[in-house]
Amino acid sequence: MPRVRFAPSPTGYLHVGSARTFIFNWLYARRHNGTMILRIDDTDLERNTEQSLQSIFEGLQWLGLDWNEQYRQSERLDLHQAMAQSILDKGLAYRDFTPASEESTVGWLFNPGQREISREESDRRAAAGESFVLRYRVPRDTPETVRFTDAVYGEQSKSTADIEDFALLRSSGAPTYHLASCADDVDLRISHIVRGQDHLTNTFKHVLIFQAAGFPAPQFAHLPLLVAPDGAKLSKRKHGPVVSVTTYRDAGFLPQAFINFLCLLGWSPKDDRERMTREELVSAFSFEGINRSNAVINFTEESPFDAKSLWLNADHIRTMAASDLALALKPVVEGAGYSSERLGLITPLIQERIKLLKDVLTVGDFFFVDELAPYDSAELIPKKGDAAMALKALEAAYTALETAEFAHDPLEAALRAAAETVGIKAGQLFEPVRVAVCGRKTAPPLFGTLEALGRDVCLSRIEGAVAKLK
RNA sequence: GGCGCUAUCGUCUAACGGUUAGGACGGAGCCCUCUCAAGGCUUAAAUACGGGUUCGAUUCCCGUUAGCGCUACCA
Repeated sequence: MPRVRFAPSPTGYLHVGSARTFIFNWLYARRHNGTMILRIDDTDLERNTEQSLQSIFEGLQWLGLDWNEQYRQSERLDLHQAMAQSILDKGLAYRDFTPASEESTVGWLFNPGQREISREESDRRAAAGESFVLRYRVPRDTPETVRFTDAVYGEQSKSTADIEDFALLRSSGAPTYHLASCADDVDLRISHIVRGQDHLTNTFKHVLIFQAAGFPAPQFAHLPLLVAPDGAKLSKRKHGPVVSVTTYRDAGFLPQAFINFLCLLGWSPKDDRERMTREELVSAFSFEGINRSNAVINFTEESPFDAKSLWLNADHIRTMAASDLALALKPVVEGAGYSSERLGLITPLIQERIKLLKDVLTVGDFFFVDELAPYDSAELIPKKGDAAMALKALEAAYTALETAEFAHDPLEAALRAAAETVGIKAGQLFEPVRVAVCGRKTAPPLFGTLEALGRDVCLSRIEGAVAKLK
């Protein structure tokens, strides 16, 4: 049974790239009946914030992603210390007493003179309270090749001649990311490390740590990065709120559509499927489907969301049950201060016309407002018609609607009949009526709209239109 | 700079030596139609470059170029 982990450091909001990493881990765990672990990598005390942690939980909760076990690295410092100690005892690490201000600028691999300090002297100086950084003693005399196999990137190797004596413990005694991460991966019996490709080269250091500690390394699967259209990795400072998961939630993405979109970035089911349910994703997921080049998430200043994410969201919206959609729309409508009472009638009318949940407020505003936004009376004039025709159409429609049964088919019959009696084309009658009740030319299908609006609203809006024309 | 990784339409991707290089989004056009959508059909659009290997390279190897990542007592 695989055991995988998502290990965010709480130093910002939940990033879309992090969300994707979580999802891939989660899919793998689900696919193989494994265990999903959330581990908060908070060893950098200075940069962690509680707010960030909340934002991570908030994002994951919105996405409906769960986990089986949860840990916090800052509560496991003893474990990290123990691993550091064991590596030191094996002679595979050494204390570096170089003050931070005097770090060597010439040799980047290690600070001169420190590797040679005897264990006795090192112990004595440490006991005397001299501060030090514990560094991994990377083999120097005869370079070795560090190897591992990545499930995505294949065989990887790097010479120890190109790996610096990296830190395991800071002068504060706190473990570095590399040490804490490996110690916890061992202790939590992580079987597969699935993380961003930015860790690919770090992995050589991790392999060294696992070796030194005497444990087999987990399997690795690195994920291609998500980058901005300019090729740079997504950053809030540079690219704005599009990098935060909550932005997508607030804009009206459906969690399952957003997950679907993220999965298609850097992974493919290898067939032509695009729209997939969570279950389909779980059963199709494999490391073989992950590709190796960075994926651009496309957005611009004007349209902040990738066109494909919008299309996928719209597709999920129009294929879900109208009742479920109404439920999803309810908080959006109520949040804008409107009544959600007639949503049952309205939802089917806008279902295939909105891309984002919040579009209900623009596409369907006229369903909710008491007073229509002002519009130009010229809008009321039908194609190949004039004001007189518009007036005639509206008056005929008014009369018809006074008595018609307010349901789709009867409404259509009544209006078509009305058009015929006054001798204008049905389409030419529908146009002014649509503008009169919706306040604009493009709107959902007319008869359903009239039905959802109800007789009183329709009649008074037509009355208002007639007044505008006179 | 050193090391590592990557390179197919604008974007996301398929093609694990032999295809007219496929699909999707977006674009263009047509159809359907009470407007808008949705849907259907059609269309433009790609193997970074140069060498090999091979009967045959998008696919394997080398180089160039470009991009990204790592190079912290951040993760």
